[in-house]
Amino acid sequence: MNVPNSASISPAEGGAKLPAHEVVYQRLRAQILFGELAPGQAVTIQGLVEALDSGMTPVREAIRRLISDGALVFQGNRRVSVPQLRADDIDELVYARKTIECELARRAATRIETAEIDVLEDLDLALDKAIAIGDVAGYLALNYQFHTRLNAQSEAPILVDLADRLWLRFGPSLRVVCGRFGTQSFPDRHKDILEGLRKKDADLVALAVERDVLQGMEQVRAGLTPVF
Amino acid sequence: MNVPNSASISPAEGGAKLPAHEVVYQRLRAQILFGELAPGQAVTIQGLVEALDSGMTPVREAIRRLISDGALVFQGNRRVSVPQLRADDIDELVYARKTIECELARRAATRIETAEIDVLEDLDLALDKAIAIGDVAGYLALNYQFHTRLNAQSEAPILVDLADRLWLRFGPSLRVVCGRFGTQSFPDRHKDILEGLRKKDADLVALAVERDVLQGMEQVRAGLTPVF
DNA sequence: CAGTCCCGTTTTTGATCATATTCTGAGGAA
DNA sequence: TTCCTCAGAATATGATCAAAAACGGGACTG
Repeated sequence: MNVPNSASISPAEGGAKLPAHEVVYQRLRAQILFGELAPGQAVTIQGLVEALDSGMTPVREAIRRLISDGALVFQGNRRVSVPQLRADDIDELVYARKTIECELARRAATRIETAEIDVLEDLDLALDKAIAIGDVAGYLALNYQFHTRLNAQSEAPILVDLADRLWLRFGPSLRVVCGRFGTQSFPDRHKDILEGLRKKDADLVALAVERDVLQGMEQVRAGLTPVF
Repeated sequence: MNVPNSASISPAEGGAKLPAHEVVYQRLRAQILFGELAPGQAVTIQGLVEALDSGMTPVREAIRRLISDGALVFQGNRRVSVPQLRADDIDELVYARKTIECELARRAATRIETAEIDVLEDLDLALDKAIAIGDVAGYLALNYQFHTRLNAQSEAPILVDLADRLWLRFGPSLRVVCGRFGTQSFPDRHKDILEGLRKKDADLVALAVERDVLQGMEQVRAGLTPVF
């Protein structure tokens, strides 16, 4: 989603070159994506200024971007908070993720190099380990990395952007679900994805991704609490 | 796309209540959408500050939002410009628009009220008139309104958001194409859409929308100039 | 001698901050 | 309960600092 420097992946970057508003955006984005901010939680500018030890302008800009991303919601009265998914939203997310991520997977399957598949396999092994030891934060981060990396192989920047945006919508809720049920309840479809990639079978990959998406979304749906 | 008050549609709003950054965002967005800013054109903060007679902060925030929307691109060296579509982008847009807007149309078909169909029909008549007199700006605005209004009936905010974002991507190029070929080269599929809506035939509506999308995108593709 | 390229200065533009202003929502008084 | 006041947060401004691009003079090459 227009993330010029993915500093989160390659920390050995040139230096403190990237502007403050970019840094703030990245950090806030990660916090939302990996559930450090709970759905419904209020987000204040001044709170972030103190928490991130940054100026006001960068924080403002980061918040605007995240609102546009759908990662935060503007509540009308100058208030901003982390969005709470509703049941209807899940239906939309299921449809959108299925159509977009499956297409991405299809494209990736025809383009991906063997070395990159190995990287994905490593990620998946690390992911298994995170599940085994109940490391929720690690699980979320690795799962996201796995899909992001897979999507990146598609060479379809517009669709990748859409997929990223969708992920931001359910990221916070995913954390809640994992915290409640634990990570072990997610069967791992990634193995099927990797197998399909190695066989260069786009249909197989797309099918595996579809199942992965459906499983994830159904978990979120099941974990949705009525507002109470 | 998180547009609380669509001041562009109802100008007789309560007053100057909405914040400056929102106003700037709306105006810039419209300029991009309806081709007042050409693809490739550079956008400077200070230029907008003068042009819109606004402060720097609102302009900054509006630009951030539009970058996140994909309506502007950050060129790495602090420079911002209107994006230029490439041939590969069209393929992605075709796929994404087809899957998303057809689904929206399907949902709209089951929910729309007769009165709203009449409104759409009026819009379409005005659109015909704009085509007849070669009013490109009017054509673009009405065409956008028609689709936006149709999509809104779907009651699927997340998908609507995605569709809006896609529209922002090809808006500028559409203007270029219209300017070059004129508006008369676009056959009008809206009549089929309206017919399907009246019959409450979701499949028919979806099919008509798909054709409309395809036609529009192929026009854009045909009008794409290699960078030269 | 003309054209081209390089490297310094100049100027434009973006990033950030401190501060003034406006607005919202809560709590107390009638 | 309703209205008024007020604290606190968000919005918006302009100044200041830093960086990148544009410009132009000079040297080098054909």
